[in-house]
Amino acid sequence: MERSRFKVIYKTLFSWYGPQGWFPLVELHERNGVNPTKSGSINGYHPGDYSYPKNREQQFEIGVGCILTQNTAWPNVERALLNLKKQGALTPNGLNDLSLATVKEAIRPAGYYNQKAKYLKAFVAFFNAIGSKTPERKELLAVKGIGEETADAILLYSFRQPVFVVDTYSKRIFRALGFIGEKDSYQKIKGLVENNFKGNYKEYQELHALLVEHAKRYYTRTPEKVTDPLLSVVEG
DNA sequence: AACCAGGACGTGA
DNA sequence: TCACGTCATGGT
Repeated sequence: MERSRFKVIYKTLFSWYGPQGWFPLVELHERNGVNPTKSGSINGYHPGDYSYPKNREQQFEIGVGCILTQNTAWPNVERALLNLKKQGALTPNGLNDLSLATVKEAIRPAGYYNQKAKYLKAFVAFFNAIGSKTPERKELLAVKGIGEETADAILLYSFRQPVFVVDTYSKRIFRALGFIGEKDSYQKIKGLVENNFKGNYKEYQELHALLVEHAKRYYTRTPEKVTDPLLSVVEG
């Protein structure tokens, strides 16, 4: 049955890897230092603690991180975030006050800096405009630079909404498990999971982060050299 | 030294 | 609607 399959995946991955503590925050990185288990990566995670974001600034920072990490490795995003914070621009007002050229320079390590700088400017305007309320998905999608995945990631990690984030990693895993087709749409995959998983925001946060962690172990570089242990657990 | 990473947009069929 | 080219740095 569909429903139990996603629950099984969730419980299995959780038993293997434990809570992932997404979404990382630079404040925690500076407090915890470098995590030796994740190469070159900060330790901005907070496993088992679902009380983040604790304030509006952290809420904003997560949104910025979601945009900067588009098709980009997290260590590169970290540098950009730290540069922004150094400029006092990891807050709505701070980033708003920074010139476009300065934003570009600060986020350069994250790649695509010309477009992402504009995306961030558009996001600040949007973030200030919505005040303290949770945005609709449609509204997020109307912001330049925010596509389907980024919209869901922001809803999930910044606004604690129980939505599933479809990314390249979850697609690879679900493809291997035979759950989805080669060119299934984003909405189709999102619907498939949400209609069957039915978890709270904490579970959706973990599910997404766990799938990323799992995919990094079995679906990158030379995946054919490693057999995904999930295959024998779920049995297509 | 290619290849790729927690995608989105603009364009032309 | 959809396939395709473009955007860019840094790790492996």
